[in-house]
Amino acid sequence: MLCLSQTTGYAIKALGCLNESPGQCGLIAEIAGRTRLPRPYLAKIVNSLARKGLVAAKRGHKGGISLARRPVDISLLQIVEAVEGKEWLGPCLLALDDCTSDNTCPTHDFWLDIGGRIRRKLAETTLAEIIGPRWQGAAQARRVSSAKGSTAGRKATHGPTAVRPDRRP
Amino acid sequence: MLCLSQTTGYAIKALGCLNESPGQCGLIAEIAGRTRLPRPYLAKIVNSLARKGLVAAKRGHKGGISLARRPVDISLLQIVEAVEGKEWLGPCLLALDDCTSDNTCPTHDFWLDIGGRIRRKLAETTLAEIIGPRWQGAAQARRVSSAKGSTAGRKATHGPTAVRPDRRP
DNA sequence: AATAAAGATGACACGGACATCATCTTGCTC
DNA sequence: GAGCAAGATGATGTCCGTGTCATCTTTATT
Repeated sequence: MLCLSQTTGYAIKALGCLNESPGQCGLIAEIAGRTRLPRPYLAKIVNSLARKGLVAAKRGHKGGISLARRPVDISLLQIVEAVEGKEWLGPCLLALDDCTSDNTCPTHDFWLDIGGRIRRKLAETTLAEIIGPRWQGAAQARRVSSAKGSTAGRKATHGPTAVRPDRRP
Repeated sequence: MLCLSQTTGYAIKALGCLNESPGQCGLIAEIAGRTRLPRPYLAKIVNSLARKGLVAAKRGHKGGISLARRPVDISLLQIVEAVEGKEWLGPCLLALDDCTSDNTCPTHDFWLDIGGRIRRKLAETTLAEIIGPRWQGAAQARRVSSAKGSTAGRKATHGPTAVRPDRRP
């Protein structure tokens, strides 16, 4: 499957959810509940993001996590590299192991170009754009026109794990 | 890692190797030896390719496999879809599970465009181009000019598995 | 200082892609 | 048609990305 790892999607969702209360601290448990992500795994992802300086984590009583910068100042590229590492772009589209710099396959230059496009797109797209028309953007959309698409109410009606906000005994 | 599966690379190498004796039957064991691919896994891949009509397999004594069509008539897209299935292109670059057709992420249109480019490139690149300047292409290059780049002799001098033609006790 | 609430962290479990093996089936050669 | 050389196939093993757990560390509150 040609796409970024699922972890990237998790990180973006978590950061988007985190932005809903700007400046304020969110709790990992709470975010996990709202985004329906596995809590312990989310903690790991948040850890990666914190080490890269994308989120600020405050330990101890009354602690929590918050965005370290404004969403406009966080690019998708930074998120991707935080969770997938610097080498997230494969060296050869066709996964040919002997497609090296001095012996390239016919799609090499093409893939280089594509990789550049993707990297550029990720670099210039910010977290603000992601969360704008999607999760919290409903409020903004409502402000513009009272009822336009009317596809607001239904979400998360497709997965096997229904509405359980918490799954501990 | 954003790239196609390793199996795709295996398939391409095997088909390229197979083309070296056009019209003639190659043995899976022999091809596995030459390409340094695991023999049983290669057999599986060849099976997928045979079911999609890309290679012709002849069983029994004096059997073997051969290309079902000329390399010019085999596109990379056909190879990819044979081994990875029709759904090799992820629906969302960022792996956002709720990035559906009516609720798209900011990179959706971009990814659609990129996907189209990749699909088109794979469709218009044929096996002939892959094997041309690479594996068997050395002969062609020599025919044009006796000694041009002079980088002919060195190959496979970069990996950890050196020259072992076979790895059985 | 004791406590409780929060994230950090390393070990472990699971699942699917990748790889291997043993065995079955097929079809040539004689 | 007997024997054998070859691919086909299903069961099994391995590894890494993903997900879970228990425990440790930190810090505000009292």
